[in-house]
Amino acid sequence: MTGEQRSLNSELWHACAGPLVSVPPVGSRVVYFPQGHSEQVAASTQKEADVHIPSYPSLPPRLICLLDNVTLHADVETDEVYTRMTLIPVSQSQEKDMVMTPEVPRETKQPTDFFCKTLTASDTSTHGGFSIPRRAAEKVFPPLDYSQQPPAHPAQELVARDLHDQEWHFRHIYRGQPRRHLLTTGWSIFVSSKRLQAGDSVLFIRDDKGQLLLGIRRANRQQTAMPSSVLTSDSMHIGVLAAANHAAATNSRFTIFYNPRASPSEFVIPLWKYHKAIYQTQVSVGMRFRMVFETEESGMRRYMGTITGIGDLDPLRWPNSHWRSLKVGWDESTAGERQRRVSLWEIEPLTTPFLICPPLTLRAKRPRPGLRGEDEDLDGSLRKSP
Amino acid sequence: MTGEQRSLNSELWHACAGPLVSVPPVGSRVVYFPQGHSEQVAASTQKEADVHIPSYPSLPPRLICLLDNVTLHADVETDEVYTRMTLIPVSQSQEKDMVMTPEVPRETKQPTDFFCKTLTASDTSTHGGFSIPRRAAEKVFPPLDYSQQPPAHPAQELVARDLHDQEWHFRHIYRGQPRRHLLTTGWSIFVSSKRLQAGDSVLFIRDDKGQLLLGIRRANRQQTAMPSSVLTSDSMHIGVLAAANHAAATNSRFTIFYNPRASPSEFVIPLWKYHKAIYQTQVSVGMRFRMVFETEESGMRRYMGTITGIGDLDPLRWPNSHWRSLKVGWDESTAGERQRRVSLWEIEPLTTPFLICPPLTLRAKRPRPGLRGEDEDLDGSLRKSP
DNA sequence: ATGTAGGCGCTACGCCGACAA
DNA sequence: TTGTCGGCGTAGCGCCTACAT
Repeated sequence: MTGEQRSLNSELWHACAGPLVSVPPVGSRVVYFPQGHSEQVAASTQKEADVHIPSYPSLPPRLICLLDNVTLHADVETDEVYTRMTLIPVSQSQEKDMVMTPEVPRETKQPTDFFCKTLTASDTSTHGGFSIPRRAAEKVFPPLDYSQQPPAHPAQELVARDLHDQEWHFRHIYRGQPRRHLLTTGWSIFVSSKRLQAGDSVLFIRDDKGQLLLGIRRANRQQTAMPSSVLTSDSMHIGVLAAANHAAATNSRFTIFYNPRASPSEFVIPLWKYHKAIYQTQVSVGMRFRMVFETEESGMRRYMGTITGIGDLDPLRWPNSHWRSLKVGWDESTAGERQRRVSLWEIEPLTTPFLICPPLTLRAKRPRPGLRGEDEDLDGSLRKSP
Repeated sequence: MTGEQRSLNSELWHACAGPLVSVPPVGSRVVYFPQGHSEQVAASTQKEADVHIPSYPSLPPRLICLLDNVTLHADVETDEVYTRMTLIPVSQSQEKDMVMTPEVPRETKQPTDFFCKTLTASDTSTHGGFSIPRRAAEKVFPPLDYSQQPPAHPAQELVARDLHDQEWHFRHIYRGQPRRHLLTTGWSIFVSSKRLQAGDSVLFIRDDKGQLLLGIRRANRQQTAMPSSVLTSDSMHIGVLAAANHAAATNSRFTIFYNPRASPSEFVIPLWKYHKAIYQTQVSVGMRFRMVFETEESGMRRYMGTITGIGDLDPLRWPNSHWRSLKVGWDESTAGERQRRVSLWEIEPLTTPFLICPPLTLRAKRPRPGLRGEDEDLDGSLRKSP
């Protein structure tokens, strides 16, 4: 597995990364959490940082940095997306000035003309092709000529480029009873080349110039297992911390990889977002909040929860860190998958609950949606029933 | 790519690792070279250690250690062999005692009933099976019943286990005109599962209990590219050095991976071997020596060379290191592949040339074998003409 | 609207000697 | 002795519709 040199197509990269992943702009101020970086290593190696690794007392739990460079990448073997960021630590004196100059948040938007489908057993079997959801095909593929007389079928050849600029050719046909959109010839080569399995997702984009792009998103269960044959997980944890420590001590730049789909949480946070969360939010035990998660079809959904505790995640190694300092409980019973600890900047506190939740007198009609944590669709890409 | 937990079959592991790879025994004293470890990282990431990485002035260029534990492993994805070694640095006071107590060298032997064949284009194509060299089949496979009357062919089913204890089934048949040994059914599944290409090697062993084992050895050109998506190469170099530095400073154990086929040289050397080379060998510019290399068919061959210089490889970072301190030239013009720098313990100095080289009067019969650097077969596994 | 299965043509996989190096 | 090829039989890939959900 190897990465690439240059930065890849941003639109496609963000589509593969998912709607929640935002990359801070070059030149902006960010907060780097070595603790979170270590968690990414732990997730990749499936081994927590050992107690044996040395401590770096001079390394603070967060470094305010200038984001000197960002490039977007994808693993050549797996197409896993990641970024390479070069950070320059900012000295304390400079740091104070910056509190006064918050930067303007910049939203990273998902492409509009795109769709994402989780592959079924039929899609990935050798028996046939790929069934395209109707609305998806109409939204991103060039229109077919439906005026053909039966038994002739409208069909065309599609060419799409992946993150590595590799071309993939597909035969797109509209047939079957009832009629449907299918990719036939070329599809199985794509599936076997990318080693896709049922549960993985494929996404198509039509960009500004009308060109088709396609990407993949592997199911979460396929853990991105690391080659343990080069470095022990301990050495990796040490490498991450020692590199940050050295950069902080010498005010020199250092480089990290951020792997949005492997890492439990972002550990390079825009400074404005951090400051806003720290200084403008009063949190307390018992407080209720919402937090955004990604849905299966690349959508966004908010879940409701309650703060059950506030305190350091690792008081010995990382005292006074804001990293995952909130213990939380989730309203829904299906919340077994969600983290039990989150950071301040990840949540939306319900400071104005009465503007969001209907008055209690409406209970009969809609049983307390806000408090019960009823889900709320945020974008609704490819909603089933409009 | 992930490794395994327990230590694998030693005989098969060593066959895959090659005849030159020896693993020091648990409990013995070894010398660890952080410089060499860094070279392994550089070979894996294809990036040298950057000038930006911090220096560790307190980390000596070599650490004398107790080899606390060794386990043998193979990458689950690629079957690449590697070892995991746990080392305990020995303090200086203890170190001096050990100079007086050299340990007995222990030879690691290659299995006797084994063969190794480099795959041809025909072996790996989808067109057919695997052609087994005659002597190889007779040496390691159960004998066939050759008494069958034509056109019937003697055949049997072979079952062999790989390093991961996975079973592979093959149909072994003796047919064709002229007659030959072939693996047919089951072979192509093996080739595609292991993603073997022409130039890669396959080896079979019959162990003590008569069970068949098989392993693979990929061609050198297929560089074991690392996933750069987790750690930058700089962080890896730092991690390796910082881990060793911390262990040396605290006299605590540390763990490394040694990857014999990816690493340019062994960087954990038996102490006796190191001492023997340092104290019992007088080297000087112009001195001639021999050095063992691996042949294509898992054999060993000596090449002749001359020492052209002596000095530190990296005088700034690693002064007074013995790592690759000898600059050498090779006799044969085909020596472009061989290292231009070697370490003392890798060579055999020609201190008694007249016991090895025939007298000059024999030139007419054998034209100066020693001085011309004529090759000398050391084991002769599967020699063409006996 | 779309997942799965039966039907079936046809490609290419894989088993066989015939050569030749 | 063994690498490659032309020859074939056949498994399974992959395109189609039918049917169910």
